[in-house]
Amino acid sequence: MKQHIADLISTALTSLIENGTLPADTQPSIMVENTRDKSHGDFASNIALTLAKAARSNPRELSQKICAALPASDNVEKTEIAGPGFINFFVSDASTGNLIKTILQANNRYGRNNDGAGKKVQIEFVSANPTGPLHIGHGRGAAVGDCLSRLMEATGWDVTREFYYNDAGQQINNLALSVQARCKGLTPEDPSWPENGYRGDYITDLANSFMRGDTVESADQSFTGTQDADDLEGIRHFAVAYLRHEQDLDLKAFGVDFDVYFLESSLYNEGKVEATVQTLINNGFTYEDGGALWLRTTDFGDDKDRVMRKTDGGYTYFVPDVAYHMNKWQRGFDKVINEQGADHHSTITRVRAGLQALNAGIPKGWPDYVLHQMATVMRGGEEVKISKRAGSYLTLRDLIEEVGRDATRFFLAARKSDSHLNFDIDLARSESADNPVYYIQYAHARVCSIFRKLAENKQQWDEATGLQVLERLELESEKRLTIKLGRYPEVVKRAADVREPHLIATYLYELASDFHTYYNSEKTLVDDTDLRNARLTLAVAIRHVLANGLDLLGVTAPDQM
RNA sequence: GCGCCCGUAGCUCAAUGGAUAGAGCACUCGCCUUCUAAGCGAGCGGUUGCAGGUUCGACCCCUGCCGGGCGCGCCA
Repeated sequence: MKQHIADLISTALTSLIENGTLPADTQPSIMVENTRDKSHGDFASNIALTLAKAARSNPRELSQKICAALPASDNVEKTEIAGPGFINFFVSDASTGNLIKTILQANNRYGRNNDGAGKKVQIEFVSANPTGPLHIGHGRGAAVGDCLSRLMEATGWDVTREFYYNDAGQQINNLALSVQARCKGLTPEDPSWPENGYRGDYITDLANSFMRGDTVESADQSFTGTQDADDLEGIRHFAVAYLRHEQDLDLKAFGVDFDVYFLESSLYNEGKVEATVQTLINNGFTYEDGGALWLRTTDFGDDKDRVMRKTDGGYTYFVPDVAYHMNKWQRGFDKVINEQGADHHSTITRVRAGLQALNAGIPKGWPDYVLHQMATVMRGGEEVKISKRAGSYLTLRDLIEEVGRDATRFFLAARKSDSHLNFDIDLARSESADNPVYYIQYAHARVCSIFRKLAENKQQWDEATGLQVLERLELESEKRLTIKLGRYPEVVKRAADVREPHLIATYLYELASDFHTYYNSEKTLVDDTDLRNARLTLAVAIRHVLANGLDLLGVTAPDQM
């Protein structure tokens, strides 16, 4: 509808250019907006405001000329000029019917588009290291990353969801030493407990499992405990597999799947880290200082140079990071998006600098990043502090069990990701009815309920019949609801374009609210057969949009509640 | 000190550069012999942190302050 109106305006402008009202070199960018106030019609354009100067006319006069030149359309009932020179469009009843027909025909594809044209996008998210179970921060990453993935799929992209994790390095040593200490019966109070050891209860569970000789399987590996407390290498492998398995359970409970699990260790094993270092040296961006090898990342906008190889000969984490992203580049994705916590934002400059220094033809701003800010968990009016080392822990699975998967996903994805998030666990749990996700799901269930009642009444509805009588939707509320449904595709497009999944949640809440209001004021199952069928058809369209939108959020659309 | 993010109603949050800044919670008051009251309606509540600037028009863009979070390691 928006596009249709823009086309009408475009035609009008062309004729105004021909008759000399507008200069021949006019380059209009036509914007059609949704109105907030229904007295402003259904859609509005500011075109006259932007062209008034070029036309040497005042905006209201120009608006009148544009309106006079607009071609006739079945979908537009009338136009009005308002305020400083807005052109307000009032859509016709016929356009309402046309839109509902479109939605029913598109069904679960309504709202999707093909902007991505089948191109490949890789989205990396969560990427938690296997040193403990997932917490709410990972949960936010999982919710945002997965919704973003769904949005990209809905807009025609071929999406690869990827999880990268560090299965080598110092913190894995700490993990292995902590488990080994537990295997030997030590406690954190013991003088010989490893420095920087992990104290959480899950370490004890892990140690017991290892000593029992359990076999653990995760999405990408499997390992059996050797029951030998002196086998540090075995403990290391077992611990990684065990915690990856735990994370798999967390993600499964959350309804998030990955296509690829990428191990940092594979970069070492396949010589990718060495090769990256060699290329950087060959390209002349490195130097030795104080026994370490440095990369001149300041050549690429970093505020200080970075150590690549430490005096002890080991590489800093950032080298495999660069090697990993080089690998992504070589895999030929059209677009790469990294979703990660804002506490790692400083890696962005570094990784991009390293990639530039490889002289591989990688664009400067590559790859894209979507950051999410911290999430604070509140319980009993106080912040729940999370610390792996201290052992105070609230896992993502705890949250899901307490609050429910749908509510947790919705809550974590429904807020703009670059704002801090307050997750009030008491509110989400004890007053779950206040949670917006139930409000939206209830709207969906209500539509289903109407159809159950229809069957009870031994009445029928079918799509073909319904589509014949849509002109019976004469109420203003029905027209406004339909226009809201018509906005859905543009919301999906925008959410994908600007990578803000929360826009879907906001839209769905508004739609649910409009529907609840309508439901309370107008009865659907009226005696008048045609009117009943028309309203049922509208209800089906609403159900489609609610279900499609909830699906993008990874939230279920229940038939009854 | 430097970098990134945030600052909107008592609280939690919305708002493609558009017209009178919106919801929920809380508080006050109404609506269930009628399709699920997990709902609806009405009221209360604002100098969008402050000051400039750009624009026909700014919560939104620019500059400078103030306040908060995060990051500034030869940890990841």
